[in-house]
Amino acid sequence: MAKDRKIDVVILGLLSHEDLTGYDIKKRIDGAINFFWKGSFGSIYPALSAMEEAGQIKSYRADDSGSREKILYHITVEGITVLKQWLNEEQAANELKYETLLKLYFGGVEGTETTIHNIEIFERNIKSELEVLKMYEKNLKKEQDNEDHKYFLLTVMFGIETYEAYLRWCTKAKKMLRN
Amino acid sequence: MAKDRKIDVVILGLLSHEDLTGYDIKKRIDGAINFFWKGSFGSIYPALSAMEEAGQIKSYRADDSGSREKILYHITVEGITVLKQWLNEEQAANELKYETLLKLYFGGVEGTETTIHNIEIFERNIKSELEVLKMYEKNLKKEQDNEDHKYFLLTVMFGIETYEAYLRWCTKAKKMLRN
DNA sequence: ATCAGCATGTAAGGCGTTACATGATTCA
DNA sequence: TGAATCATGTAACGCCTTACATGCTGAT
Repeated sequence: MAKDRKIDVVILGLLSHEDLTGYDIKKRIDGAINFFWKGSFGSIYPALSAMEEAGQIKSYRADDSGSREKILYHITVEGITVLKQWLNEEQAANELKYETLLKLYFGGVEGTETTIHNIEIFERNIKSELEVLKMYEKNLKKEQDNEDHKYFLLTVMFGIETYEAYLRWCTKAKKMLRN
Repeated sequence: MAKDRKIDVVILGLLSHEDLTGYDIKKRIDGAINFFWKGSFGSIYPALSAMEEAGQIKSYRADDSGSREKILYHITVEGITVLKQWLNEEQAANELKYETLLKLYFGGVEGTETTIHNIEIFERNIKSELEVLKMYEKNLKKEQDNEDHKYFLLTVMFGIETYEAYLRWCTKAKKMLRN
């Protein structure tokens, strides 16, 4: 795997469950993965080429001849090895990059009003994202028999726990700023 | 400000409190800001040059002639305007990029053992970072009379609330995986 | 007929990291 | 004397986003 191109393992992970097109992969990433990882077409398609070159995945045309051109990818044994290697690496880059916190940190420049306003924008966004996560949670809990769904559910639960903490903090912070 | 170079506002924010060298700025970023924003010398020094060119900051030599070369930066009126503009922008890019969650999402490939191990690595790291934040909190609470410290304290409180939520989730997740 | 969504890609350019390069000072 | 820290920068390189380019299909 290219040293720092983490999109590779996202792709390998998704392909370990089922064969997908680049377009499908993008849709998957925009779904339940979206809150902790992103990916654009401009990163996915070049990665697919490079990974096929490296023998980790294998492309084939969809054989339902009626439809338009569609390139499906299948993970190879080599690809599974790379995926497993990554899963067993000790270090994991966890990165929080919150512009809202940056604005808060420098809130003294503009004062209470602006800062509270910024917190409220954040609060609104988190509330709406939380609803999406709760919907995912509901759907996943229905199918707990599926082994993989257990893992998906855990990430969703992480998001819910975190976002609820954010909202508690919003309330506290606004109170503190208003004295 | 360069369209997406957010390091600019970090620098402007820091310089709005006091004049600093590039080296000082790096140290500040590595401190309490570190958990929600990062910055390297390779991004700071070029940004300082560009921002001086743009008239947002002004450099001068430290006049204690005995010491080595040291370039201090001072924020200009123009710089303060840019900073305030940014503080009043409605959108803020908040991004979570957690490789641990990615590993969790694809945990089914390796199974329970590996997944729990990865959660435990995460848990350890969060615990030690939480301690650092609690130390910051303690120090900041001592000086609540300082207006700016109130804002710093709020970001630290955000971190503590969040990290404690992470730890609760870790316990829950491990329990769920062990059935 | 038209628009949203399906589907694949390329190109330009920005941002940022890591590593390198250099040298002074301070403290043990 | 040697190591850590102070201090400033450059160079190479990689990753990723945004925008562009193209065209089909299905639904209203």
